[in-house]
Amino acid sequence: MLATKTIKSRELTQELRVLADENRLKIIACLSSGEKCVCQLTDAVDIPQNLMSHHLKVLKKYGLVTDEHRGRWVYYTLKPNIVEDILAKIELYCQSNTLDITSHC
Amino acid sequence: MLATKTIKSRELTQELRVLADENRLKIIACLSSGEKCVCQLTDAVDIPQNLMSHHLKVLKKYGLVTDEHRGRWVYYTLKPNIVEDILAKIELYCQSNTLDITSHC
DNA sequence: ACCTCATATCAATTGCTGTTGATATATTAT
DNA sequence: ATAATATATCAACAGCAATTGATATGAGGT
Repeated sequence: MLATKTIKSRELTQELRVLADENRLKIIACLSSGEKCVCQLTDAVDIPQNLMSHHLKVLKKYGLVTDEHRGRWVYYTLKPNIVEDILAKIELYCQSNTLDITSHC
Repeated sequence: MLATKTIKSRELTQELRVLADENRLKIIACLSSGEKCVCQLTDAVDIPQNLMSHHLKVLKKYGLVTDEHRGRWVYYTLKPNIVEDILAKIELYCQSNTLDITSHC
């Protein structure tokens, strides 16, 4: 179905776009060793606090991380296998040729 | 080394950004079954010819595809394993936590 | 209550990049 | 030579998303 394909590629692209940011990649790499609070992340990635907040919001919105409030702090955790899952979907999509080709030169 | 890390993450992000476009993903998927000429790709992905030309230029610039002129036509070929290689690098980067964390809350 | 610290939100700006329309180049056919 | 086809280039434009600066929220400590 054409619509299904369209939606799928759009979703995939969206997830890729979340990964395709230097600061977010750094955040993810930082979270790979376990949960961190925002100030730890901000220190490690070296960006302003409000910018960090923004990127964490994006990562949360698209389901890459979860957050947990503990006292004054908010701890972020990378969802298990989430990056691997996204990358696997991309690889699958790139391998499966479902587009019709009717033209001919 | 801090500089090395910075450069690496920037390169990685750049490669991801190339993938993180719906039309380019479609092109790659289409090329996965073998070389195609521009008009075949344009027909399959359903975008204007000049836009296709632009995306192919991006894919070529970052080494994802090669082109070969044959008569009137230009055939594009997906570099073997290039997508897999990029995705593998991303996964590696995300797993390796090389960022220093000196702060503490 | 007040102050401080950790985090989030908001508004404004900037910069990039995908898209579009028009035109150029190159190759083949008549 | 001219026309037609395939592809590329160029100059805007448009829209989104990252960044920045200022402010708000909320929890603990004094």
